[in-house]
Amino acid sequence: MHAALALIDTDPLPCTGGRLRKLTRRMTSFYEQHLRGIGLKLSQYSVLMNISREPQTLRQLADRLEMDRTTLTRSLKPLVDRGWVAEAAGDDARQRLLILTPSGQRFRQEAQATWRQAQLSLEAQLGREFVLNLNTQLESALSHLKPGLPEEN
Amino acid sequence: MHAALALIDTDPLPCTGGRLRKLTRRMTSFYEQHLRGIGLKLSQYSVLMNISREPQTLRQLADRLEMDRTTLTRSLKPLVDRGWVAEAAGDDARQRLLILTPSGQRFRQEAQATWRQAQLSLEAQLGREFVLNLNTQLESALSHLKPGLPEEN
DNA sequence: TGTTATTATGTGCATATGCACCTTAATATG
DNA sequence: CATATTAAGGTGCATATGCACATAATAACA
Repeated sequence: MHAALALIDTDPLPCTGGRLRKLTRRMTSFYEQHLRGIGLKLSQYSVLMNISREPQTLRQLADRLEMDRTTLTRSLKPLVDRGWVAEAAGDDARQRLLILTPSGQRFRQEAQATWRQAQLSLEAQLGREFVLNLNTQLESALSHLKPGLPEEN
Repeated sequence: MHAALALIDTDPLPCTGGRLRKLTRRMTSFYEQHLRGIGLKLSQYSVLMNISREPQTLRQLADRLEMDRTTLTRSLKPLVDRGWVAEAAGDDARQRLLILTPSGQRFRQEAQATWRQAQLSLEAQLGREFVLNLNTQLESALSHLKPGLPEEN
């Protein structure tokens, strides 16, 4: 029995946040090696896909992606600059609807095909079962760990 | 049978990277709500703990944390500015050894106690078994998904 | 030993992330 | 209707992340 390695059941477990962050860095890097060819970040891909499914306001998109609203504001900039995303007036004079331009639609298709390669490559490397389990575990964690909601943002 | 929901076994699974990133944002936020009182980021905490265990060079620390070397360079700045981390000469004239100052050592203790509260709070919220399983799954993914190593960094 | 490769680190640039604070428009309420 | 509150959005600031490129010191080797 290795006393130094024993985990007493009142001790905290090793840092979950740290492990998660490390895996996320590695995983993001994995996807972005595939996406690099078309000059897209993984976060930009998820933005593009979401707007493509349905034009929506910044707030709606931020809520869905569960990203900070202001992070999203600035993540959109390169997509707008490249002419893939545009803003249209919403019902409400406060809000601006995010939409894909025609070239944005075309690019989204290309991006999706590239993402698909990345995801399949991940499944080939880790095993489809493993990735399926991981996805399930992540979903489960997301459903149990509620957002902190420090008010507004 | 809902055809629209059926997952054909040649289709890619839903984006693992996206889920991971979302969970990481939420999890980081969770820890940082606890750490906010002492003005520390989760990434800074892991840096502090690692240097505390053993003085080491930037490169060694970057390898251990598996962070980009240049990210780490800049993550260290606020810790150095606050007088918690200092640089000492290494054997090699190229390298600089990162060490904790006495006040850094004291602060590390405080930070560790605060982190401990966060981790235990996480376990209370998700259930210890669940967190244990999640940790295991993350470790497993880390051991299977090798870093991309685009050469140097 | 002189040249070449490797190693440790830094800096510039671009994006990502989140907080505090500000403006404007819509809504609620007395 | 006037005012208070809420909602959508932006900007400034600080840190995080990673790539390309640059410098200095060490190691390897012909």
